[in-house]
Amino acid sequence: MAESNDTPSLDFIREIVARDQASGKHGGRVATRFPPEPNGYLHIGHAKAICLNFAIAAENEGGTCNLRFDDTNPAKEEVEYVDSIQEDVRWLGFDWEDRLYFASDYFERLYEFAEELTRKGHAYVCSLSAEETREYRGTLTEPGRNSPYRDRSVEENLDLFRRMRAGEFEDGAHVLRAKIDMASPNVTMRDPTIYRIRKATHHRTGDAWCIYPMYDFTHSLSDSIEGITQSLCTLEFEARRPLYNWVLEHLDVPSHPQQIEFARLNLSYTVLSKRKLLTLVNEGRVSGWDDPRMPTLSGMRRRGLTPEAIRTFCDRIGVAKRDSVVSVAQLEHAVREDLNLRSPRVMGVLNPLKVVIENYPEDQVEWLDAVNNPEDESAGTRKVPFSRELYIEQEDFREDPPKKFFRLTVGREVRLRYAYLVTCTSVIKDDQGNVIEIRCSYDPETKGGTAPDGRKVKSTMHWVSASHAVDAEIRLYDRLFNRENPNQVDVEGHDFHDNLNPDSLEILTGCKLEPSLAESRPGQRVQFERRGYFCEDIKDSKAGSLVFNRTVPLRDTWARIEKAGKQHG
RNA sequence: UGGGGUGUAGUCCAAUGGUAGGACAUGCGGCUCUGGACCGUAGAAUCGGGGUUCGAAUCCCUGCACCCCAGCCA
Repeated sequence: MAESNDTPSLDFIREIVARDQASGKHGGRVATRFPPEPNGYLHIGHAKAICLNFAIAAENEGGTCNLRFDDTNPAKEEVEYVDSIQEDVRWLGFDWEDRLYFASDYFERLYEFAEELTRKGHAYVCSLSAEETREYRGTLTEPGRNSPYRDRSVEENLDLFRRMRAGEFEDGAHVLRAKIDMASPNVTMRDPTIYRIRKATHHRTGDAWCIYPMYDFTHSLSDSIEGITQSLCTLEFEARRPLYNWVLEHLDVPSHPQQIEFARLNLSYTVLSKRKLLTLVNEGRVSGWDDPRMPTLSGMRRRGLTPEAIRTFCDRIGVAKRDSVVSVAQLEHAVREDLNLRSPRVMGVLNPLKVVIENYPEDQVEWLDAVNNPEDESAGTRKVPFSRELYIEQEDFREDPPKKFFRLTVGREVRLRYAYLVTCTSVIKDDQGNVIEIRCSYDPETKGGTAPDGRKVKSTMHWVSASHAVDAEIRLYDRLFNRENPNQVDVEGHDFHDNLNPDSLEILTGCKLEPSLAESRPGQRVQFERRGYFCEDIKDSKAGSLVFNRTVPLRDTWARIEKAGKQHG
């Protein structure tokens, strides 16, 4: 897959893989996996893990990457999520071929492993309540105490465990625990629970089971069963690596993968936690998991980001072990870079201001040539209609132009893109003094946009012929949170909700688009010249009532100048 | 005060004892029928203190800061 020429050096994980390949540690194989829990939608943080795992497999001869659902908690998992996850991974551009796995497919084998562990005296059934278990576990600084059930005989453990499986006990009555060390300074090694009773219907196995294996037990064995060579996960699992290895060392397993941890992605001005994203969805702060403001892959897809841009972004941010927060500007850059090369240009006026070209014949219409993509000659040209009444952008006219404002003002000549040089002659205002229409004259000698006498204008503006315009709704998105780190709060009792940006969505109606957009279809990406990249909404847009989402605005030098001017007086 | 990790420009990532480099962001300039794109250019960093070495971001000692772990979640 996408090799990064930007970073010729290997990240620490690829270095390990290369070393293992050189030493033949895993018999020359490279097998990775992406192991999501189907309890939420995938987000950009998952994209980092997906790109990493699939890319490492692809970079190595014969390498494979599995998609495995870690579905061991029926209470939180749903088929809606397993479907969306597959759709998102595919959309991102990766193919797990026939290697779609579910931890739940291993339940029988996992159960047998658990019996094996019990038979070997490495696991026991503990009948402490959850609260008692916590008390016995000790604290970070004090060792735990052995459970009074720790020394049950193998026979009793086996009998109890089988009866747990048979459904003889209620939730919480017993658990199966690994017998390790209650005094370990690493609390995860203090006889961790590996099976619990949960009389719940599982989205795949239904009611076949009432006991479910815990993460550490399931994950290590699933990796082993699948012959994974490097098991990549995020930093918070680092302290569990001894347990991962312990499980594999105490059982007769097919292989012993190496767990390697890397830093999860954090992105500025958003949250990447399924739990937090779920609350935004459930509380109606956003329209759903695929709200274009969400950092989910489905949200980004709907907003118009491309999988290529996301992959490029993931390549560029690299992989390391230190906690970091990547600037969202980095993502936006990758998106603009990709969209710049591929998006057809089109003219659309977001906030229309009526213009009448007074010396242009009443009923005349000229169809002018417009370039579809200056970055791609093969994209060709199209015709746009020009007529006496037009719309331009409100912000492109100023009655009292500030310094460095090059656009239209009374008495100034500018170019209407692909059309003519026009000069503003007067303005019409309403009772409140707002400019509601401007009057211009055009120079018929400048058709196409160039003056025969060679005179220059400082500005070129986009426009749309009023009588030909197609109406549309345009949704402008801004950052979801107004703090770089939404989890940072100054006020006692506040949380990330209090950092939500109330202006993250602005809906514009009555926008005027050039008539070629009537042919647009949901999902179509375009650049509205001088405004940004937009994507026709895949849910709400219909022929006749178009809806476009702004993916990302164009870099706006003027906005920057103006802002700087205001700051410095 | 237990254990495990991590400290390099504003941000992300390199440099594996030998000129601290790239990308994003920012400033300036050029070009332009998008104030876009593109081109050029500038400023900007090794957590602190010791030590080893001809030479330290890298090795050693010490201190500091930050992150993770006490679910019958993953």
